[in-house]
Amino acid sequence: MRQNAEKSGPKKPATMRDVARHAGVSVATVSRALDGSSLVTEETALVVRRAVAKLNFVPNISARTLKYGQSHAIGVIVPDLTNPFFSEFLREFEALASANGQVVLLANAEASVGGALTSVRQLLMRLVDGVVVLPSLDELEPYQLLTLRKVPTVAIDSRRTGPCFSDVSLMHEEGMRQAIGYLKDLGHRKIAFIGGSSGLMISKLRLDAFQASLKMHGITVRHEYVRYGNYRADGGDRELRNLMLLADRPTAVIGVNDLTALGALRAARTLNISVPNEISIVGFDGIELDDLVSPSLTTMSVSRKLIAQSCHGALEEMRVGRNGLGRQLYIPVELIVRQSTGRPLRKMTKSR
Amino acid sequence: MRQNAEKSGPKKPATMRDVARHAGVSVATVSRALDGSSLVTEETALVVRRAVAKLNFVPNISARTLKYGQSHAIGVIVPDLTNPFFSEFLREFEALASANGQVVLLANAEASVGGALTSVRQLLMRLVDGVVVLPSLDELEPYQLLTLRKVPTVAIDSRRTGPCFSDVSLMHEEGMRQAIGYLKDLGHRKIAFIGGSSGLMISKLRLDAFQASLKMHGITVRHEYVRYGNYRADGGDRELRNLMLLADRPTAVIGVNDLTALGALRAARTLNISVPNEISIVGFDGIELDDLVSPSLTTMSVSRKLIAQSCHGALEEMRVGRNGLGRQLYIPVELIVRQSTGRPLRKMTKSR
DNA sequence: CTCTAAAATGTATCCGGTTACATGCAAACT
DNA sequence: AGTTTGCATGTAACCGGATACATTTTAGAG
Repeated sequence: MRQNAEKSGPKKPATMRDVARHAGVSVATVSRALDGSSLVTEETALVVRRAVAKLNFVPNISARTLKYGQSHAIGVIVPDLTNPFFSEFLREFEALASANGQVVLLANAEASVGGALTSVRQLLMRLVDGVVVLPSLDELEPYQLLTLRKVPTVAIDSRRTGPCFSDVSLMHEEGMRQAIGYLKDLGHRKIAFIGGSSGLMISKLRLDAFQASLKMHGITVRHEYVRYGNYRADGGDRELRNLMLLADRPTAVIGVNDLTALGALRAARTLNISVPNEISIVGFDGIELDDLVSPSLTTMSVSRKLIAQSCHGALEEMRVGRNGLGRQLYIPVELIVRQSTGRPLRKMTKSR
Repeated sequence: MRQNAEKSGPKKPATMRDVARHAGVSVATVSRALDGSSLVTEETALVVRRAVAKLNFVPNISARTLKYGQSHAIGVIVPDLTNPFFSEFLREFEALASANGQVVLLANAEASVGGALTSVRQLLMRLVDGVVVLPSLDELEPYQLLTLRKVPTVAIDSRRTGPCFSDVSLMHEEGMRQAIGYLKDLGHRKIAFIGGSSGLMISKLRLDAFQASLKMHGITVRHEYVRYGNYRADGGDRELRNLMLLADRPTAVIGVNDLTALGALRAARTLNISVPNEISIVGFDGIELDDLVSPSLTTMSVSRKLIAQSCHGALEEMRVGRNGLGRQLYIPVELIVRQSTGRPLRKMTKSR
């Protein structure tokens, strides 16, 4: 009793029946005592709780999941954890989930072949209560599988809703209008855009918003000012260099996300092109890094916390009231002006 | 048959028995057919696979977990996802896990009271195959619980091993020796250190290494040159300002991690203190950002991939061969010299 | 054509927590 | 005393996949 409360090695975790035996009651009583809620003598409950403590009993969630068909786990499909936008989102979302007694199952979408589909299948096997799809996938199959199973799903920027499928979209159009209006007011007319890989939804949405906003402000859209990066800094770096090779250089450039813009910023620095005098740079996301670089990055910021809350809320709503259709939510975008933008230098340029 | 292969809404996912019925065989046959391995006619297997496809059957992992007591899930306890060091690690680790058919269960350690303990309990309930503890927790209780359950665990920089408990440590001492040797060669004698919150293991280890290395190089340790931040940029920013208030300023400062150093870099920029002329700054981690700022950050870099591989390897080793003791692994640290370090300005200073 | 061995398939049970239903037992009322 | 009410507890079945063991089918040998 002194040195080894349990005999030898507790290889197998204690089960409820072990607790029941130890407490001299039945499993049902143990279960009820642990629920706290129901009808068990305080006395009995105490005995049970003591047995639980002594045996270090931890309930086996699989058994519960098996019975109820839900695991209190939420799958999150992330394209690239390295992107601060996603990791910042994940932190917020995880906090919400764990406050709700749910755990987060991480699934990567970058795995080679059929990555997303495999991830989705993994999540389905584990009977997740819901799924968050962070990049909007272009493939439809993973979505269909989720819908078929009626697993509450929320996607970011998919601009699509359906049964058990909600969407949380950023107001790109609004943000882009602000940003371009701001640049125009500063005197910019030659504004370029560095997107992500051309196919992806998010890049397309932001590019569309970019072009629409230019038109709205009466600025001509020039195809040579539209480039495609990769959502990472090196893509932004590369494409800014390409833009600088043009005879008629843009005076401002907008990145599809902050990493792209930060890459562009670095390229400008390396090329000894002054920011914002020779070129203004604007990002999109509002990651914490923006304020760590010099000049700090002007960006269209969107609250990660709000996105996370919206996603979690939408999932819960679909989960509890299994009433078919999902929701379409919009998240505001706010232009944050920092040091990477300013008036363009008035120097001789071909008037086009 | 045309418009609705399954009648009405497939509320409940198809089970193996559904597949068996549909294929006109028994559950055992279905199970074997899906294993592929065993003794089933190719013909039968085909019928089964067709039924699986038609019913969109996905096995229920909980049932398997219940039977075997292992879930093919690995818990990762992270202190702050926002720190690129952790998110970069997580990306690498997730890739390894998913290549091994495991999923990653995210657990945060920042949750208010008893955060880590609650997280650990959650993971135990889910019968994780292993746990990675990223920050070395100072509390012992969570560890004890894991050890009691014989869940393979690997911690970073805990410098402690035991039954079912491995450690992966960075070679701080080695890195610090390199860094300080390098700074000394440049002519620095007044070197400061900005740690994290004073109590935490990782800060303590690096501070100890810092002080030991200074001594080794015959440089006196000055207590006013040791400050405590918070592992984030704002802490580094704040503490660099404090250091600059000293009458006898240091000429170089080493951050406990890169975020701290980047914060210090920003503070120097804001204060119009030239880096590296007036102050050299060195970080620790080697995050991708280091190259995005200007001047780019000199740092003691450690391969996230190698850490992830070591962690995963150690877990697997403990899992398959349940042979008691864990391992102690060391990860090399490499000094990467960039623009934030250089010779100190030779100007009049109080000779102390 | 029969018998036997091997191959293919079926049946039933286990894993552990929950809960409908059954049982027990005491106080309260007729 | 007998009976009802109601609370406390026990018993057993269920969830779904795996598998030891039982049973059937098939093939090959005599």
